[in-house]
Amino acid sequence: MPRSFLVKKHTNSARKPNYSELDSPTVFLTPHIYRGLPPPVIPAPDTLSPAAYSPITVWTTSSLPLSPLPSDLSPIPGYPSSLSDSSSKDHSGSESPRSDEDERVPPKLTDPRGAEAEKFQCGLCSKSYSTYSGLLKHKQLHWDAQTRKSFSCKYCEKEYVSLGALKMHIRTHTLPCVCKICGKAFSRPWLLQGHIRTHTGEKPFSCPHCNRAFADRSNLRAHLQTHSDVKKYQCKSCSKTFSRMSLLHKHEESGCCAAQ
DNA sequence: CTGGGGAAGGGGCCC
DNA sequence: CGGGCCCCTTCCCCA
Repeated sequence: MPRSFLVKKHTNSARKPNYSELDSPTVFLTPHIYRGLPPPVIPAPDTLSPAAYSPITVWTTSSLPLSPLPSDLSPIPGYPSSLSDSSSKDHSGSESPRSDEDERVPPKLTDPRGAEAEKFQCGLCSKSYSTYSGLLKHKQLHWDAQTRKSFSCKYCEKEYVSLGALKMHIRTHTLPCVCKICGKAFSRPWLLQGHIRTHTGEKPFSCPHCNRAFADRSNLRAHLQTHSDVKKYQCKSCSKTFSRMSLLHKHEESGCCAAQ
């Protein structure tokens, strides 16, 4: 259940996807690496214009604000890489035992084992350095690397690079947001909000094409695909297109044509 | 069986 | 740092 693919949108512009680049009504093949993010093909980006989108505020609970849909909407051409914590990219190559440091190395920092040793080797990765200070610097990198990912969840095996991310994750275990109506618990307030709509029946997101309303923005987005002539998700093998990735997956798993 | 809707989970980004 | 929101994804169920 790897929601491993949480993409980022690039954006400086008010977090809105750049649809202007999506004018070509072409269907793209969806390489595996793009799994969840097939190239953008949604036509008429204006389908979700605020005007077409009618908030039917019916909150029974205090006030559960719902921001209007963005005026443009489309698949995001952003891809992974985000998962790999931007960790050490510079560490490996940092072994430049430059000698300009040699002279600054105090005698007692030179090889602890004796003067005959010409190299200083890291016990962790076996990299060698000509100076002890170089080795120390290198070892610091190991420390950095270790401490950087030291935020681990006590409920599961997950680790995070920041405390904030960890706390967010921990909520998925503690589920602090409880529905007063049915008692169901959620990790985040907005998840609870969405859930409450299932009780209130509120559907603030309406389709500009058929006026069908949805309680969830993402569901509207998926629904819009059904109006589209060009489906976003295409089978690599038979080129058949689907409105949802899950349908494509089903298709592929069911054997499709050849490959797979 | 397929397509679509409903509901929910979760990481990332912005404020 | 935390809250709010964004977006994507997945699972389940039904027509």
